[in-house]
Amino acid sequence: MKSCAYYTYWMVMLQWVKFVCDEEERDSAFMTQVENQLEKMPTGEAGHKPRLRFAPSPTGLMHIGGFRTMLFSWLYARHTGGTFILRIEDTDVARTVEGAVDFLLHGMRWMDLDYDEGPIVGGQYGPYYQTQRKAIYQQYAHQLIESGHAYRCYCTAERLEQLRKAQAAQKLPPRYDRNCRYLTEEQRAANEAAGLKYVVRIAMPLEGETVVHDEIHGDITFKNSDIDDAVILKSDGFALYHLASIVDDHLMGITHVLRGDEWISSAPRHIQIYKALGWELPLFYHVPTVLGKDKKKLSKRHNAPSWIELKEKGFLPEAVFNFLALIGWSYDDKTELFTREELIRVFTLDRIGAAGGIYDPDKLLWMNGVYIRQMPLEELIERTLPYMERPEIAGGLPDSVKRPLDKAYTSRVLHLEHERLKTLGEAAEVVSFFFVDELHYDTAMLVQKGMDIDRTLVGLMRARDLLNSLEEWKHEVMEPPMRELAAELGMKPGQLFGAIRVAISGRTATPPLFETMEALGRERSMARIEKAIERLA
RNA sequence: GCCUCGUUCGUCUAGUGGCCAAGGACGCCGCCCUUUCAAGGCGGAGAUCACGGGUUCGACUCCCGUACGAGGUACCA
Repeated sequence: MKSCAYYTYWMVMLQWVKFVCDEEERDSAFMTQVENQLEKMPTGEAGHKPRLRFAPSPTGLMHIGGFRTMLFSWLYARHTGGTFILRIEDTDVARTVEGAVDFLLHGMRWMDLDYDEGPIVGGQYGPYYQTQRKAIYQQYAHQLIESGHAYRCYCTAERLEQLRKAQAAQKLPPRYDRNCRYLTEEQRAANEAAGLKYVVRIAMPLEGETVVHDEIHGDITFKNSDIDDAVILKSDGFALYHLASIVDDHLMGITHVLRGDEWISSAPRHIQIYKALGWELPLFYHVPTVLGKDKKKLSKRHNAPSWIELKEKGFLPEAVFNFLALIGWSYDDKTELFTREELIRVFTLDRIGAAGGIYDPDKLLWMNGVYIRQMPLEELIERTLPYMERPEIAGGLPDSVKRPLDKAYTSRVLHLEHERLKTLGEAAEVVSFFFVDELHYDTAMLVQKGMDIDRTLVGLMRARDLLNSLEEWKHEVMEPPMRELAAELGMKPGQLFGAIRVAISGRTATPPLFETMEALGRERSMARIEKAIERLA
């Protein structure tokens, strides 16, 4: 039910996305915080370019935590000139959400993260959907059975369930009791003859230790007796992550496995499978998870936006890109604004930390503002227009405002708002008074601090007359005489200007008054002042 | 419960034995600028480096415990 609601939600968003954004190039060369000297290309082992993969499962909408982890792999692949592979781990058919891959692909496109091998583009090591590699996993599962590293388990779900209950009652760790590992040949044959369904389980060594060499955490040692015989092939013939990912990583020549640190606990199992198959281990990097404000793992239910929500709010992909790179990774003690090129140049795996980081929306907001301010005005307009033109209900200007917007006019408006914007999405709300015909505000707002109705009325009328007498409608022409007027009337500039501000905008906060009036236009400004006078009279 | 990981300002983090009576950034507060709101400038509060033991001439940095947090403990990934 929930997933259904989600599905509907983002299908709608998806349409909007296509409408709003044709991904254009944006590699403006601004913000160069990184000095050029520190760069040497990676010391790649001769000839062996790194191959990294991101392997999401399409069981839902990936949130930005997933993107962060993908970003690390992508960045490193690009840094080294290696290969970045996208592999879809869709072995859990029941949980697969239709459209999830599309959603992911769109998100990657939005963030400008490309991949060298994967869905659609293919590659030499395909297919890149695990459901299409079913036979491969089965082959290796059988190989493992043959070599005695795995076995068929005929236990029913009911038996397993009872087992777990019994163990719980005795306060024992829930663990498969390896019943089928010790079946006699006769029993096995009987089960086969009876046509019993079976799963394949890995036969973990009963004693000894497995040490996981992790490039971030160092060596992590597990007692083999603590690890149970996990299922690696389901009764429906599909592999589980434990088998599929290892087979694929090996067959696809993955050199660096970056994955969330929630995988640490199953790493020993994976290592045993590598060993059993006689394969060389890749380098493991268990990267810290991105946590929510409550320090819990990020989930979409919960405090974790997906890329589409960020996009919808008007966050810039390049800002999100920059921001995400800084969760769990840092360059040094002060640099944090990076262009994507700089990030690629500077990103190394050894600077990934071990502790989980919390996603801080406030800092993202700030960084987005920085990127907006750095952006040339023309670009700001191009990119903001779609947000303003979207339907009112989606956050655009009131529907009464005719689309498409006049570009020249919008440009003048946005120029004033440029350094005030934190997101593209808030533009509509903030500038709507420039576009609507009718202003709605409480008349009392006209009366400034220390003023009364009569004085406000006088101020407004005198301002009207003065403004009307001006030859040119330019802010530098308006300001000096208006200041004089305020002085003459014994008002503070803010008292006079404040009243006019409300009169022309219906707001208490706008860009500088006279520039605002200039952009608004003479007709419109004067009509609004007139209207305010009527209201007070 | 068991296994594992993690722990530097509220948050992101710098720090790999002396350069740290811990630096930067967001946020917060104040001042300046100022017609409002921003932006910008300046300044401030904010971390006994989770705690306790070691090791060492010297520990935020190494070791061991403890606490707390997180992850795992599925025919999920």
